[in-house]
Amino acid sequence: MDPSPHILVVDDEREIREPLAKYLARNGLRADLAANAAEARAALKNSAIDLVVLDIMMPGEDGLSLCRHLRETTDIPVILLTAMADDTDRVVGLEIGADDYVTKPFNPRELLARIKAVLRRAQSVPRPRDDSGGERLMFGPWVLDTDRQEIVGVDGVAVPLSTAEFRLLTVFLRRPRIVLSRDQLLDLTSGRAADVFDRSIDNQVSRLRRKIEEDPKNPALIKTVWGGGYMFAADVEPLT
Amino acid sequence: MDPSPHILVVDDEREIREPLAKYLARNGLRADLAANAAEARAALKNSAIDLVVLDIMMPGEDGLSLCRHLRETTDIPVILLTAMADDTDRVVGLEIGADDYVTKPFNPRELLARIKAVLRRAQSVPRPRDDSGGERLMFGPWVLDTDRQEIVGVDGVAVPLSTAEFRLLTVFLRRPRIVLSRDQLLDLTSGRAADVFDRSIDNQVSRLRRKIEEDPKNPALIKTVWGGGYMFAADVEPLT
DNA sequence: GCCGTTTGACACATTTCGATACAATTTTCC
DNA sequence: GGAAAATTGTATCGAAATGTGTCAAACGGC
Repeated sequence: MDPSPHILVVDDEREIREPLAKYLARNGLRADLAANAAEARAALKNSAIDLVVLDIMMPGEDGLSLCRHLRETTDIPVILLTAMADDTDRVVGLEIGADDYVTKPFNPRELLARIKAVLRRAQSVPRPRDDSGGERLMFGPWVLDTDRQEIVGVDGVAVPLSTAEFRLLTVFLRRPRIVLSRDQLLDLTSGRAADVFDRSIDNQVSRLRRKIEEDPKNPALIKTVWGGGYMFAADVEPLT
Repeated sequence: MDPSPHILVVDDEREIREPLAKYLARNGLRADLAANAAEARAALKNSAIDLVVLDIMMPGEDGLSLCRHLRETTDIPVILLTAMADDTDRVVGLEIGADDYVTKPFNPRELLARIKAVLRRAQSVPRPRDDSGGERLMFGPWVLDTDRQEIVGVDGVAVPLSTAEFRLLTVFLRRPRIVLSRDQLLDLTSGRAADVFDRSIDNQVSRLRRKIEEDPKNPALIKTVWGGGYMFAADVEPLT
């Protein structure tokens, strides 16, 4: 929770929207307001929203519809507000991919706790940073220069990476020591869904290994997990 | 969700515990049962649990206490069951770090949806292990290098391990001098449930013995427990 | 010691992976 | 705008890893 998280509250009733925003602000969160789905979409475009609190029942575009849209196009977590304890709504909401829901009338303290819980979970997964400044990640005998899209060895030799190689390496470096399936890798690198017989990731891994491994036949950095995927098996340290 | 996820249901009331387990099993999940916190801790040690459904109110150790313990020592997601819609309980649970909660009496379909939602989140991108850095475990005449997935003998010779061999050895080294059944081994290594006539573990043990035992015919490290399973019969020491 | 069960060892089938070649696509350069 | 080059996806083959089946040996109860 580096800079205070940015919450977007979407509800058509001002009597709910505004006191809630104030309560959140008093507790260390930034709150943006939207009275309908259109306003919400605008706010999402113009601000770096970390989480959306979304009323299901709204005039115009439905909350569920907006939630579905969010889930399809972004990773931003969503907490649904539902008017009543209606099982159907709740189940549908969860199945659509909402991260949580709260029934009205709600206890603000509980909503805050849920927001924090969801943020904690969402943050443990490092979000792609729009941080435009160049970053430098050290791993094994290399330093990845994200600005120049190349790796520099301890001896100062720079090896350029293609875009696919660069993306794949970045994905690995942000999630070291974790087994990533081909599905996940494909999703994280190109946003694509895996085809049935998709070997493109294998190929990219192979190409990347040829560039970063000392002995590509016995890889030390990118390990194969038989039947599971690949894992980056070294420490990664950001350079100031 | 390759191997069906493994859910641990912890509740002191059999009338809740067992029907729930059956319902989960009917819907493609494996369910383990525990009637109290002690049983739960045992199950967590001996099975690869993916998620815990935990009653708050239990005789003996409290559900909240167990939840806190889980959050401190593992990443296993927790869904709390609370007897009534008591705001305090819910907030405390979420603040402790539960991933969700459901109030009794609950709708099984809703609980299932929540379980799937939490699993989906937990799986979408696994969290980095906080225990970063390769670990080195010494046993018998070998040192296991978890970074390189290989064992190094006293003479400095390195023997590479396959994925399955590495996982099996790791499972043994983390539970030395304990008899592990084939079921448990299969679960802990591949998350799979044992088939009726499953000899894959026997085979893996055999292969592993050929690599680590001085005399594979008279194994000194991995002992066979007739009718019970296998046991790792040597001391294991972590190397700095 | 006899007999049913369990385990070890081996051979074999199946799945998964690495490497290479080649086609399709995008980018670069003029 | 178009050709050449680089990049990326697809197909294929062989190798490696793993699971399954079989048989003989080991084990324990009786």
